[in-house]
Amino acid sequence: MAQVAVPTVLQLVQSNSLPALVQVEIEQLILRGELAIGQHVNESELAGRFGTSRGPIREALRALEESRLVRSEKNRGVFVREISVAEADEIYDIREALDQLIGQRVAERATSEQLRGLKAVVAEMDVTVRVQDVKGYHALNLKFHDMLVDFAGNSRLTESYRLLTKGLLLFRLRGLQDGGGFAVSNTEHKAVIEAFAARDSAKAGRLLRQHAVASRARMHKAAAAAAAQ
Amino acid sequence: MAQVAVPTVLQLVQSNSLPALVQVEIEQLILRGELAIGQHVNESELAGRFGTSRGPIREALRALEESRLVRSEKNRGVFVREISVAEADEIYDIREALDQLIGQRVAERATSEQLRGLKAVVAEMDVTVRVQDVKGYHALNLKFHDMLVDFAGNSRLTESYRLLTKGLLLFRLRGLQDGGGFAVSNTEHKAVIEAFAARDSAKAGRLLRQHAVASRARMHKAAAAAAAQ
DNA sequence: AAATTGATTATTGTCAACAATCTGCGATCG
DNA sequence: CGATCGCAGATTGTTGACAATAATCAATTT
Repeated sequence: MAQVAVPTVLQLVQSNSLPALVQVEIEQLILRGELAIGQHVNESELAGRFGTSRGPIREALRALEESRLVRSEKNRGVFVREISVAEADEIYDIREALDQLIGQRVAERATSEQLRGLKAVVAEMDVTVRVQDVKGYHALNLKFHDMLVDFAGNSRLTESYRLLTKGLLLFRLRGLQDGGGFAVSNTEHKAVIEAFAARDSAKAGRLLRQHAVASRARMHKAAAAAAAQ
Repeated sequence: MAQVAVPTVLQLVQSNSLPALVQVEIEQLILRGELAIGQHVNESELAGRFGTSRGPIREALRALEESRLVRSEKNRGVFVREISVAEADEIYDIREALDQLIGQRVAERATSEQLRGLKAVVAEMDVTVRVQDVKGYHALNLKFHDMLVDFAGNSRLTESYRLLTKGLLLFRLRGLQDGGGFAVSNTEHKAVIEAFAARDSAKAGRLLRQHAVASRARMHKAAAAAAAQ
């Protein structure tokens, strides 16, 4: 579907160095929540877990720091970053602009096969909505937007967008986020896809930006609800 | 003017670890061109130059790799990245979107003092145009856009924008870039500032995006000229 | 003469040890 | 009784050494 050549394990260890491998591993640990938000990351422990020395771990952590997934305090170590509502808002500001760009480009460039792929994912999401599977919806939603930015055909854009998205996952209230209106969210997806099918670049851009705006509003709503109780 | 608290050297070494210091140092080396584009970066040599061991150097390089200033090949080392016209185009795609956002935000948020600062820089640039000081113009232009994104008041945006800008500096033809129309470029700056003064957010956004579009066109022109001879 | 092989050298990848710093806790003192 | 000081223990910061890999170049072979 996303037709990326998936390399074998052999190629992986041959072309990527240990720090690079460890980096994605730690990133997964953070994104899966096994390393809790704000938690102190112990170098020796990770080294033990991955069967390496601390050197590669430190290199990986430095890379993760650059991508803002962890922060580092001198002589105290690195901590999993937590982002505030304010910073999430900053990210959404950027994301809205990028989503508009993504919408335009996908409308211009996406193949009909790619559009079918998008429709399929939206259909899957419809199922999760029906059975109230929030977690499943969330995963598919991530995949949907990942495919979108991929189909926009700008690798640097993909990189920037994924970086921002990861940052958003560090938001304290993840999981709760789409608590309310994920049915309406998927409706928005369908509208965007219609614009893609019509090759209406301006409209697709407008709609995808609007979707980001709505997503931000849903985040605010969830944050307010969490702050209330 | 940019009213950032400039930390003393003492604070710097106390709060930042060696890898962090080395990182900005190497970044300067690259951005100043002392490490040529595409050149192989020798770890031992850098370690010697900075009077450290290779450990901190490697950590710094890993961070620079994450910010795409260098690329790394296993068992061959890291190289200063060079970007193609195609990738510069990708970056400009994003930059146009972000510049629009920046223009809007500055029109909404900038203080009159900040606007005066912008005008002052543009006036300085006018001088460099008169005396045909391309290098001086380039430096001031960088400063101008740096101030702009700063005044937009979104730290994450600042970060993303600077990252992209640095990437553009890796373009092969830097130096030649504004060879032709930097007089018209500064005219565009003035128009944007007028929109700021009028607090016309939409117009400021449109103009700053347009400025980025024009800048991209100038890059293409320079690239074509360089390819011709 | 061109290509291939093999040894030499330089460079990177990884590690384990040492030094510096911080943290937590108990003892001491006001 | 509260605060401060100082001492382990743990953790990070940095280093130098060793192993693995790639680049270089001369010798050999076809």
